[in-house]
Amino acid sequence: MRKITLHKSSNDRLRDAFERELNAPQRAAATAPDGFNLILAGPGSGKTRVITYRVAYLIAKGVPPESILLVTFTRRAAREMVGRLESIIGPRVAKVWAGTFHHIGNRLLRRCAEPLGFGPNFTILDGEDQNDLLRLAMDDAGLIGTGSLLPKADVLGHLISFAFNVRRPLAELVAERHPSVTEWIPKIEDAARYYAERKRAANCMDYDDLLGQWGRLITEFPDQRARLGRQFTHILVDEMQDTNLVQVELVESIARAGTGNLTAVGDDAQSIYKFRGANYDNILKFPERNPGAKLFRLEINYRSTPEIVAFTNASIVHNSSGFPKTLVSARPAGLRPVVIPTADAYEEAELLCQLILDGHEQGIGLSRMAVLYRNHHDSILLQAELVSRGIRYTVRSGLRFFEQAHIKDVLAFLRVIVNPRDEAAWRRLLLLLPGIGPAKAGAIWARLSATADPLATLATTEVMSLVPAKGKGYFAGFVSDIRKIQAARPETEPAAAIAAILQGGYPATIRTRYERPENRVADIEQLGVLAARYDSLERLIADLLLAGDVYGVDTLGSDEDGGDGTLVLSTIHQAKGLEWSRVFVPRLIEDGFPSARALGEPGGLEEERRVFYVAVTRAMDELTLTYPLTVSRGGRGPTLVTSPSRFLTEVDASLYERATIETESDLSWSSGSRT
DNA sequence: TTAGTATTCCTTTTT
DNA sequence: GGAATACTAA
Repeated sequence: MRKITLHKSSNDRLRDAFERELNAPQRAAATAPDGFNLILAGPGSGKTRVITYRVAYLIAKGVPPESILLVTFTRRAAREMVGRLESIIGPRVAKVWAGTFHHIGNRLLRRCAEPLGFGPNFTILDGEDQNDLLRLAMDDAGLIGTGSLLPKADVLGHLISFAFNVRRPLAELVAERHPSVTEWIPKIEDAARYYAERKRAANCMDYDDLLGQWGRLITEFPDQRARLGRQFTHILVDEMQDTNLVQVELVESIARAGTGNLTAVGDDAQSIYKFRGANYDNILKFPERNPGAKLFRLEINYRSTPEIVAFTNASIVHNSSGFPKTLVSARPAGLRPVVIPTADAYEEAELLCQLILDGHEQGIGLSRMAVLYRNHHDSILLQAELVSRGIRYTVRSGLRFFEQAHIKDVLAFLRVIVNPRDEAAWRRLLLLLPGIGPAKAGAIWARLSATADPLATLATTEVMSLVPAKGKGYFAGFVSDIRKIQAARPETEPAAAIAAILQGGYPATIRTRYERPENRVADIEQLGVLAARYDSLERLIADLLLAGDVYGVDTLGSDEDGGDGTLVLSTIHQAKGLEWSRVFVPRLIEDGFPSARALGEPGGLEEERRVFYVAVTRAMDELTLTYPLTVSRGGRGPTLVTSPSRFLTEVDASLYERATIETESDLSWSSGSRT
C-alpha cells in the first residue's frame, strides 16, 4: 500500500481536533476500522460531526478524497455536510463525491449514459413534467376519456414511483390501493411502459431513473460495477433510516464489488420517509445483512436540556419497533416544555407571534427560533399574522424555486437547447404561444420529433403552416428568440442565454399570463445572477433540479441586513438535522397530527410519532407545543371542538408545564413557574 | 381547437 | 380556500 505523508502541522491539528471535538464513543465511531459499520446516533448526539470527522480521518490516513462517496438523503443534509466538511478539510472537499443519491446518480450517469440508451445530455424531469408525459402515455394506452374513476396522472405517477422504490409490481399496488379499477390494470401497465418509452425518446430521466439507471449500470454491466467498486473505496451513508431498497442496494453492491468499506449512520427513531418508500429494515437489519458489521451507539445529547430530552424519551417510548435507547442530556437543567391550548387557530397564530416577540426582547435572535409544522398548509394563518406584525420570516416548505411557473418556462428554453429531444420542454414552450393549444402543440412536436435536428426544423415553413393565422406573428417571434438564445453560446455561458430570454418576447408573455409580473421578471434576473457562476448549462439545470432550494430561501436575494436574521417556518421534514434555541410546534390536535389518514395505514401511527419526535428534538433550550381548542373546516364551515393530540396526552404530565391564555382581548399568558 | 367560465376535487411529508 | 378539471361559447 502507498503511504502518504501529510503536512505535520495539519496532521497535528487534526489530532488535536479529534481530542477536543469528539467524546470517546464519537471518536471510536469516527476512527472505526475498515469494513461495514453502523453508527446509531440519537438526536443531538453529534452525528454530522462524527461523519465529517470520519471523512477527515480517512483522508488523513491516505484515502484519496475522490475515492470517498458520501451520500445523504436530502439536499439540505447534503449542503450541511459539505459545509461542515469544508471547515475541517478545506478545499479538498470539492474532490469528495458528496451529495444526495439523486445528485450522485446524475453525475455518474452523465459519463456512461450511452450503453443505457440515453445521451449524455439527458435532461431531468420534475414531478410536473412527469405528469405531463404520463398523461400523454395514458392517452397512448387508451386510458383518457373512458370511465371517470381511473386514477389521474399524478396519482398514477406516484404509484409508479412508489412501486419502483419499494420494488413491488405496479399491478399489485394498483390492486391494493385502487381496487375499483382492477380490470384496467393491463392498460395501466401499458401506460407505464409508454411513459418509459416517451422518456427514452425524449432523452429525459425522472428522479427515479437517476437511481434506476444507476442500478442497471451495476447489475447489467459487470465492468461498470467493478469500476465503481474500485473508484469508491470508502462509502458513507447518512440518514440510513430513510433509504429505500433501491438506494441501499446501490451502495451495498458497490461496497461489495470493491473494498467492502461502508459506514452507515442513522437513527431509526427518526425514520419519516415511509411515504417515499423508506425501508425501516435497512437500518434495523443492517447487522444481519452485513455479517461482521460493527455497531456504534451515540446516546449523549449535547443539543437539548435534560427536561426536553426527558420529554422526547417519554414520547418515543410509545413506539414498539426500533432499537431501544434512552438519550441522556449533557446539558445543565433548563425549563420544561410548555403546552398551551388556544381558543382557535387564529389565537394560536397570535400567541406564537407574541411568544416570538417576547423571545426577541429577551435577546434571542429571530434566526434562533423556528416554528415547525406537520403540513405546509398549517403555516398560512401564521404567515398572515407575522406579516401584519412585521416579523421577518423565511419559509422552508412549499414550492421550490424552480417549480414556479415562470422559472420552469425559462428552464424549458434552456432545456430544448441542451436536449432538443426534450418533449416536455417543447410542449411547455409551445403552449405559451397564443393560438396554440394542446392539439397544435402535439402536431408541431410530431413534426419536430420526426427530424434529426428539431431546433433547425422549427424555422421551416412546414412548421409555420401548422400554426393558425392569428398565432403566426407570435410564433415567428418565438423562433427568432430561440435563434438569439442559441447565438448566445448558452452551453458554456448560461447567464448569456438567460439575458437573451429576457430580451426576447418572453417577458411580454409573463405580463399577459401571470400575476405580479415584475416580481417574476426579477426572479429570472436573479436566476441570471446564479447562472453566472456556472460555465455549463447542463450543470446549471441539473443543479437547480437536484440541489436547488425552496423558494425564498437563498436563491432569492434576501436583504441581509437585520443582524439577527429571520424566523424560520418549516415543515418538520425539512427541519431534520437542524436545531434552534426555541422551537414551537403548533396544531397538535387529533386528526391533525397524527393525521386521520396516517392512522388508517399500517405503521402509520408510529411513523407520525417519529415525525413528532423529530420536531421536538430540534429544540435546544425551550420547546413550546400549542393546539387550538376549536377548528373550522374550510373557510366558513362549522366550528368543531378538537381534542389534544395523543402525542401530548400520552406523555406523563409531570414532564411538561401547562399554560393557559388569560384573556382573549389582551393576550397575556400566565403560568405557574414563569415570570 | 382554443379560450374563458363553472365546478369539483382535495388538502402530508421530498428527490 | 385553491388549483386542476369539465363544460360551453366563439
